[in-house]
Formats: sequence, C-alpha cells, structure tokens
Amino acid sequence: MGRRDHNSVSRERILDEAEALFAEKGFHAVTVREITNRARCNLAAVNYHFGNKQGLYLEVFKARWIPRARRVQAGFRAAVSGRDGGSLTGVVHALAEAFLKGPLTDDERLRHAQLMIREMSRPTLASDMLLKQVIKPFFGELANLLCPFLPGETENEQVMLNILSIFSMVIYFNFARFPVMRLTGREYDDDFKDRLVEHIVQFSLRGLSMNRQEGE
Amino acid sequence: MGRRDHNSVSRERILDEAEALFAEKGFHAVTVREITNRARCNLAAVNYHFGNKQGLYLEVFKARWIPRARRVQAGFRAAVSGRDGGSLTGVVHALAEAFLKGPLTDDERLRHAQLMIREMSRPTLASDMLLKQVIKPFFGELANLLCPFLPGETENEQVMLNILSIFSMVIYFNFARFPVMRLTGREYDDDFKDRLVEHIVQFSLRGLSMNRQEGE
DNA sequence: TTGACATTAAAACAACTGTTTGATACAAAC
DNA sequence: GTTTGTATCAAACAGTTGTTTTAATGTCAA
Repeated sequence: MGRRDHNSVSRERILDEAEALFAEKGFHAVTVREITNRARCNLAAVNYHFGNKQGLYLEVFKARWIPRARRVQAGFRAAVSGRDGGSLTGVVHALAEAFLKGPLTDDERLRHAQLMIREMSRPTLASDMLLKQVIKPFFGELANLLCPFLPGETENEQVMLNILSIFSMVIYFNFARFPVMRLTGREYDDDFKDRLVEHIVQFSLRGLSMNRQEGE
Repeated sequence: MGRRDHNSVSRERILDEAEALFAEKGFHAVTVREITNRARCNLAAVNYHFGNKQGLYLEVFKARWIPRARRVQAGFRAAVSGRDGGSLTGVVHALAEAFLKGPLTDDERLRHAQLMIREMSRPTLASDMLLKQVIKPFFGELANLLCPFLPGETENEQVMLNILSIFSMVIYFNFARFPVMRLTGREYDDDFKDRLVEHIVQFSLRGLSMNRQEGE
C-alpha cells in the first residue's frame, strides 16, 4: 500500500462491516471486536485506521453514508432532468422512486434509512454533517423544483413542511419495513415497492395540491 | 410493602428513569448503574425486581409505554366521539392532535416516539407485543373509522397504506424534532405544534380524498 | 414477641469493553 | 543495503459491564 493512501483492504472492509453493524444495532451495541472479526482483520486495526471507535463511526458517514446519499440524489436528478422534470407528478415520482427503488440494493436502502433514523432521533457528531452537507442542500433543491407547481403565495415554511411530509413517508416505508410487512402481509419485493411508490406519489400529489378548498 | 405487590418505590422509579434513558440512548448505551443511580437505589434492585436488564426493558413497555399509548388512544377516541366524529376532517384532526398535542407532556411524547422508532427500525422482544396489543388493533379501529369516508371500492391494502402514511408523518414530526427544528427554524412550542397539526391534517385530508368531495 | 417474606444494601464476580503497546513484515525511497 | 513509513498482529491493559452473593433491614401476620 502507498503511504497513508487510506485505501488499505482492511480499512475498506472495516468501513463496510461497521456500517452494516452500526445500522443494524446502533453505535453502543456493536463492539470493535465484532467489526474486526467480520472484517477478518486485527482488533487494533480500528484504532490504527480511525483513531478510535467514534472516529470509525464518523468515517462511516463520511466515506459510506454521504456518498450513498449522493448516489440516490443523482438518481433523482437524472430522472428529473429526463422526462419527469416537466410536471409535479414527475418530480414527486422521481423522488419516491429514487428512495424506494433507486440505485441502491435493498440491504443498502435499509442500512441507509436506519442510520439516518438513528441520527435524527438522537443527534450525535454526525448529524450536523448530514444536515449541513446533505439534507439541507437537497431540501433546498427540492423546494426550488416544487415551488413552480405550488400556488404563488405559498410561504417557505409551508413548502418545507410539505417536503418533510413526503420525506417522512419515504423514509418510514424504508426503515419501518418490518412492521409494514406485518401490517400489510406483504413482502418488500418489486411488486410491493412499485405499489408503495405509486401510493406515496398519489398521496403526496393530492397532499400538495392546495388549490382545492378544504372542507371544515 | 405488601407481599410482592410490584409497587415498591424503587421499582417505580427504576421504570421511570429506565424509560427515559432507553428512549434517549437505546438499550445497550444505557448501563444498569446509570439507571439505579438516577433512581437513587441500589444496583441490585434491577435484577431483584426485573430479573435482568432485558426484563426491565420489557417491563418498561408493559408498564409504561403501552399504558401511555392507551392514554393517547383514549384522547383520540374522546375527540372522535365528541364533535370530531362525524366527518373525515374530524377524525384526521383528532388523530393528529392526539399524537402531537394530546394528553402527554412534551417529554413524554418524545420518549414515546423514540422508543417506538427504535422498536420499528429493529424489532426486539417488545416489538411483537406492541404490534399485537397496540398498533394492530388501533390501526384496525382507524380503518373502520375512515372507511365510510373513502370510496366504496377502496381495498383493504389501500386503506392500510393511507393510515401508514398519516402515521408516518405523525411519528416523524415527533421523533425527528431536532432536524425539523433545524430545517424550519422553529421551536416545538404550542404555536408550532398547532401549525404542524394543521399541516398534517390538511395534507392527509387531500391525500386521502380520491377524486371525491370530502367534508361531510 | 416470633416467624416469614419483601426489600435494600455493599461487595465481589467473571466476562467484556475500548484502547495501547511492542514486535514484525512489507514495500518503496534513498 | 539501509532507511522510512505503512500495515498487520498477538498480547496486555485498565476500566466497565451485567449479574450474583451474602447480609442486613423493614413490615406485617400470627
């Protein structure tokens, strides 16, 4: 290996296994030994490559989570700049599909959502990074894409709440797949994912369309 | 204290502190010593009253989480059987308000949502209990309340997806309050909670209304 | 009072935790 | 060939973990 090229085989394997384990069990429930055993390397490798366990956790987000988020966003942008960009339906559909079917494998999607959920429910050192570098910019991008289709007088806060609502469904149907399977009796196969995308799109489109008067 | 009346002061205090800590940090991140110190009792009390740490975790759900969930549901039912029951708007409003304002304190709401999220994202021994005893029955109840307002041909799976979507927003705006505050710049004060309830209600009502006049 | 039992307490337990150490192998630079 | 810095390894470290043990309280019925 070249001098500190940050590309040793052990280092990469540790990052992979660590991400899977952190997502599945959470930071404290995972031991360094568990990670290094699965990565088939020595116990000291974690401290050598990442300083300490927390450094590894942070690096998982920098080197794995954020790039994955960017892949999802890239998939979304590709769909939007294609035929989906011209309509509200297209944008919402591209969004739901990017997160529920997108470029990730099913395992990746679950991992990704679980890690995000953990950070959202209890902020740690990583949350700030995710928010500033990934979520906030992406939400801003979404706001710009959606605004033209919303009534002119729609305030910023209202736009943000709408995005958060769509987002809540998208990540909920990812990370909460176990109860969702139990409650619907469905497996997370391609059929069901299509169904979910269609549902989220329809539900969100109607939710967004505020030109209609609401009953009271 | 009466013979094994399961009401010792220590026992109750342990349950309170354990719930707060488990919700905040998760099972493995909390130590028995941390719990017993906060509960101002002896270390051995956990094993005496609950067998072991996992027994305590389970009892937190039986003795604290489930009763709290029932209080929320009771609040919802009270609103529905009052003036809110006659319309779709009323039902959805009662639902959002029960979970976002309802009978709980703000701390309780956060704790409640965080514990649920943890169980949903990674099922443990408690998940089965929650699903069977609380969530599934309540979702069935919701389905029955909503069905009259949905088009006649609406299939069961569609109803369930609708409920899950509303539910995803309700719990998201509870457990993800940290990023929501960062993204909206708002505090979770009464004003903002009112705003959230109103938003969720409007968004959900439109989401639910399938080419159909709503209201009455 | 006495006996029985619920509860609390201090101390110890063995196992496990993250981290450090010191040695060794290896590849490229000089 | 020697040096230099990277990478891996086994072993040990000190501190913490959940749990157990044993003894001491407190409480109520007989």
